[in-house]
Amino acid sequence: MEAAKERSGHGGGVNEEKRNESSAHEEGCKEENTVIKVPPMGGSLKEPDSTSSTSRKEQDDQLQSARAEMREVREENQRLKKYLDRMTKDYQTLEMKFRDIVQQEGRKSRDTSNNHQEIEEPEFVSLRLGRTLSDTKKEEKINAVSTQWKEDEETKEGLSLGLDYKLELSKSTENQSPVNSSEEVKEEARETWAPSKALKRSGDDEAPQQNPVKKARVCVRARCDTPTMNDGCQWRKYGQKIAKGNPCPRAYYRCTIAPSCPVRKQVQRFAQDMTILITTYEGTHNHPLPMSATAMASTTSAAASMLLSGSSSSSQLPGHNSLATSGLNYYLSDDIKSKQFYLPNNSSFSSSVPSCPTITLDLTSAPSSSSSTHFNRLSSNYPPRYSSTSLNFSSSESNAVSWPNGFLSYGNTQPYYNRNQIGNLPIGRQIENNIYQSYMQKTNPTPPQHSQQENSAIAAATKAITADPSFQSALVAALSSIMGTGGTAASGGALGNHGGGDNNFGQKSRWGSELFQSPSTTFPASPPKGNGCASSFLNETQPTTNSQPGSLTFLPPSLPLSTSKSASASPSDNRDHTN
DNA sequence: CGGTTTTGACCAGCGC
DNA sequence: GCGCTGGTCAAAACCG
Repeated sequence: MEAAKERSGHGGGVNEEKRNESSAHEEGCKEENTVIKVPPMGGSLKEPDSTSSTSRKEQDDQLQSARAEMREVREENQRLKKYLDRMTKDYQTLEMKFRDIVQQEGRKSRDTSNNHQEIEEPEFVSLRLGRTLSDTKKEEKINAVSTQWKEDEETKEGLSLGLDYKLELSKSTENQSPVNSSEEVKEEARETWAPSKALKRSGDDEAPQQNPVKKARVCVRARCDTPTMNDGCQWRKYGQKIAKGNPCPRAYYRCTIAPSCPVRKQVQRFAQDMTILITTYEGTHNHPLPMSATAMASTTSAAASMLLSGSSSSSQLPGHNSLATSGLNYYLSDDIKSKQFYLPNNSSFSSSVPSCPTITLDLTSAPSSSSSTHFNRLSSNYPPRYSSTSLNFSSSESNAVSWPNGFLSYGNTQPYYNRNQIGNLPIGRQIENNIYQSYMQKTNPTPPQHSQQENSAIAAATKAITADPSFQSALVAALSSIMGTGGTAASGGALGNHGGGDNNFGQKSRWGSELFQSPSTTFPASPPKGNGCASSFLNETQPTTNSQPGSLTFLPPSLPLSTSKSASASPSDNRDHTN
C-alpha cells in the first residue's frame, strides 16, 4: 500500500509535467484513478514547458504502471476482504460448535444429576445447590465439568450461553487442577473459614488451619448510595485499605455478634460505577443470627453452598443449570485474576480476593426479566476448578432499592415502578423510601402519589410470588441446602443462616407478609440515622408476570439499612436492633 | 463507659 | 532479597 502511495505520488509528479501540455492524459487518469490525478499544483505552475520534449511513451508507461499498481491494490483489498469474511465465518462456525458442545454437556449433566427434579418439577427452580448429590457425585461432577471446560476453554474463551448463563474462565488457570478443585470443594463443604494470617496470629485455632487457603466467599454487588449495605449482622470495622486500581478504599469488617465469629466482610465501591457497592462475605457464622440477618445470610449461604457443593461449577455447565433455566444468572469467574465479574472493564474490585472460590450475587443487573443481558459477557474462562462464581439472580434491581428507613424491599416493585428511573434519579431513593414507609406504616402523612398503588401492587406481587410454586421450591431448595451445609453444622449455616430448614421455609413464606405487614417487629428498626442501602436481592421478574416461568424472586425479610454516619452503618443498626 | 471508627504500622504472600 | 500489595492489628479518637 505504501508503495502504491509512493508510486502514485510519483506519478502525480509526472503528471505535473504533462499537465500543461496535454490535459487529455489527465482526463484519462481521472477515469482510471483519482489518486494519480492529484498532483501538487504548485509544481506544475512552476514548471516551464521545457518538458515538451518528453515523449508520450514515457507518459503512457507511467500511467499504465500506475494503473497496474492500482489494480494490484484493489486486488489486495479484495483479498483482504475475502480473508476477513472467511475469518468471520470461521469464527461463527466455531462459536456454533462450541455452543453445541456446551449445550450438549449441559443436557448430559442435567439428565444425570437432576433427572428427577426436572421430571417432578420442571418449572421449579433448583437451588439445591448440589446437596442432593453425594459428595462423591459432586466431586465427580465437578471433575468432569472442570475437565470438560478445561478442554473447551482451551480453545475458546468468552463463553456466552443461553439462559443468561455465563462463564468466566480464569485467564490464568495455572495449576488449578480438577482434582484440587474437588478437594477444595470438600474442604469448603466443611465450611471452615480459613483464618489466614489474622487468625493464625491471634492464635485462633478453632478454625481449622488445615484449610488455610481456600474459603468460600460470597460477593454481593448492589447499587447503594450508602457506605455499606446493611445485611442485618453486626459488623465492626477493623481496617481500611486503598486497594490498587480502585480509588475507593476497601473497608474490612468483622462480625461482632459473637466474639469468635470468623465471618468477615469487605466493602468496596466499584471503581467503574461508584454507585455499585461490592460486599464480599467470607466465612461462616458460628452463632445464631438475628432475623434481619438471615435474609442476606441465607442468600449468601445459598450461594456459597452452591459454590461449595460444586453444583455451581457443575451446573455451570452451560445452560443446564436449573438456575440458569430459572432465570438466574450466575457467573463463574476467577476473581483472582480475571477480576472481572461481569463488567468487561472490571478491574477494580476483587483484585484483593485471594485464590478462593467466590460466588457473586449481582444485584445491579438491569430489570430485564430475562436477566442482565447488559452486562457481562464474561471474557475469561472457567477455571478448571471452580474459582469464583458469580451468581446473578437476575435481580431486577438494577438499582438496589435502598430504604433509608432501614428496611429493604425485597418485593419486586419494578413492574409497577420504574425502578431504573428511580434508581438513577437522585430522588428515586426518597420516593421509594416514602412509598415503603407508606405501606409500612400505613400512616404516612405524605405518601407519594403512587404509594398506595404500589402498596397494593407490591402486596399482590408478594402474594403471587410467595404462592408461586417455583418460588417456594426455589426457597425450599435454597434453604434446604443452606440448612444442610451450614445448618447441619451446629456452627451455623454458611455465612450465617441460623434458622431451621422447615422453619425457614415457613419463614420464607412469611417474608413477604412480614415485609409488608409488620416488618418493624421482625427487623431491626431502621436506624434513625439511617440511610442505608438495601440490597434488594434476588429479585427477578415476577412469576405472576410469567415472563420468566422459572424466574426466581426472593422476598426475604427486609434488611436493615446501614445507618451510621460513617461507612459501616450495619453495626449501629444492629445494635439498635439487638439492644 | 463501652463499643466503634480511624489510621498508621506491621506482617505475610507474591512477583521480579 | 527487595518492593509491592493485601490483610490485620492496635492505639487513639470518637460517639451515644
